[in-house]
Amino acid sequence: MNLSQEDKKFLELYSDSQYDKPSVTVDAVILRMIDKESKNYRKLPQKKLQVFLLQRKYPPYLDCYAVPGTFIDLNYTLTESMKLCVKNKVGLENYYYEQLFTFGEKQRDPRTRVLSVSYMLLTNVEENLVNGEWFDIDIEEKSSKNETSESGYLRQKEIEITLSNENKMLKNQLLITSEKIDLKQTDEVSIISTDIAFDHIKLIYFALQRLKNKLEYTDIVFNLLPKKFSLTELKNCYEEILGTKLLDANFRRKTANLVTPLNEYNQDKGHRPSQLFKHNSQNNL
Amino acid sequence: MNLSQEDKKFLELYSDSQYDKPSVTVDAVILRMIDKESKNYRKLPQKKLQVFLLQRKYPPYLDCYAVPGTFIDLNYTLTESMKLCVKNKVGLENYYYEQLFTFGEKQRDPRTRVLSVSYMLLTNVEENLVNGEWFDIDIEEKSSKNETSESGYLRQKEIEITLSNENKMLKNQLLITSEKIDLKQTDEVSIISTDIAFDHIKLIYFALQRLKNKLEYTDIVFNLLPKKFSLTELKNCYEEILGTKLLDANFRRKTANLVTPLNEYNQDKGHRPSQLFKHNSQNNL
DNA sequence: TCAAAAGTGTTGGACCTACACCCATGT
DNA sequence: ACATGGGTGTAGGTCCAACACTTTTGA
Repeated sequence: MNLSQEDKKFLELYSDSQYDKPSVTVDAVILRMIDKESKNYRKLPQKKLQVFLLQRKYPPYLDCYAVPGTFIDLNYTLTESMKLCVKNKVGLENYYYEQLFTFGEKQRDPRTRVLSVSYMLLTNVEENLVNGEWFDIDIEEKSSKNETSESGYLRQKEIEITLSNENKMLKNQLLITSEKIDLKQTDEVSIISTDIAFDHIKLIYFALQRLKNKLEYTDIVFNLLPKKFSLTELKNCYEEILGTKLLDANFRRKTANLVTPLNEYNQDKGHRPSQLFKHNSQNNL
Repeated sequence: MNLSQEDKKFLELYSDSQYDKPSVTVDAVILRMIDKESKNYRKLPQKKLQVFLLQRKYPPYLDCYAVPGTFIDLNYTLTESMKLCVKNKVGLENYYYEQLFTFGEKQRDPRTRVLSVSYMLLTNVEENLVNGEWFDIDIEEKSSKNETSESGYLRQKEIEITLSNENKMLKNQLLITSEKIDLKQTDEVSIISTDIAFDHIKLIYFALQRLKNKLEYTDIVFNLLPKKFSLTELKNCYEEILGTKLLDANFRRKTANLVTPLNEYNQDKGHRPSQLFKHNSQNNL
């Protein structure tokens, strides 16, 4: 749609300096799936989901861990800002990404009013990130209640997300509320306690939920795997993300059309060698 | 996480005035499902999806149609800003809503750098909106191409979204690109031409896609229906949103556990009276 | 020999598709 | 009578959970 003459005249005189504006950051929740080696020569390594955190060098939350992020530069789009940020701050250039959610609570940053446009990034173990640390992610449901009435329901649960590595153990408690009265649906995630900066544990929780949901109906999982993988590896990824066990025979049938078999085998493992597969990008998802 | 002493000292001296900030709007894509009366006494009214647009009173895009939106007030959260905006501008207070996407292209607003945090709102025909007009939504696929290669695919289609009512007919053409090379997935929606302000046709497109996707795995459709409805009405809603025809017998079985039958019937219609149902909010979705 | 993983086969049930068929109504 | 929508029944197929079973390997 072209601008009118009137519009052009208006724009020459326009100034936005009279308006209050919020600060805006882009923040990247970077996830990967790592192999936890086992001492038993027979056992396969366990898959573990990890998130990359940086220790803050400046106040607020000095020395605390946070997901990589930056105030946006007005010369770049949101996506460009995010990409530049992860390239410059952590040296990451190869990844899958999608926009997650925009957080705009009033007190989420103690400095001033800051909106956060958050992204989920998935990368694989071959990428080498700098300036920060990977943390294992463990989720535990601490309590839940579920009330159903004529007109709807109220579901609440408390979960604990533990982020840990050799040096650190960061505990975070969230309260998840989902209420429906007639058709009015209210979903809320609130922080009970957190060991990381700002509301970043919320961003991480949103990313985990998004990943979980998209597992079912997209190819997204292959962004977390190496190019070649066995079906058990693939299954272990699903299980780690979903938090449930799957039946092997059924899993193989269900994922058959997502992968292409290779003429290569994983050997030297103390058990029958496994055929390797690659992602079949011409599937029907 | 509590702030440290160091943080507190830092915050006392903090000023953000040195940083460039974008302007931020919240924008609401308001949808409803209306009955298009038929002259044939036998025929049921057809369901039609509509979007609510306002004619702009100020430049830029003076007199053009746009979705309701406002620059955010730093005293409110994003959600609060959106709610206030639709209450004050169009008098709407009862609706389902969810955040859609945050748009941050550099030239999306000719005035200055403006981010748009967009929301999808669903309401029903009983709500009376002011200051704007409802437009029927029609989507037509103009062309599509689909290339598949070893490493992925390139899918492109051109669609035309026509927004119309008794007085106006607004045509909008979009190019939808979805490309996958190895695992790098790129999805893009770009405007070929539009008869409405800014990139608002993109927001509308995003809302339509979200609605379509959520039909399958949520209760979302009931937000567009009156409290009491017949199963054919429900089916027509699905068909209008999905753009496909469904088989009656199968539809009834599939939706059986989403609804509760009432002891009421639609009559005077030139055919067998239909039983009315209400949404069953204790279903398993 | 054995533990672990790799991989195949089968069975019963749930659900889904497509279609045929009957019912009720106002003009 | 008839067009229209309301509603049920069913045959065939697909998909899926659950479980049993065989194969292959390194130590």
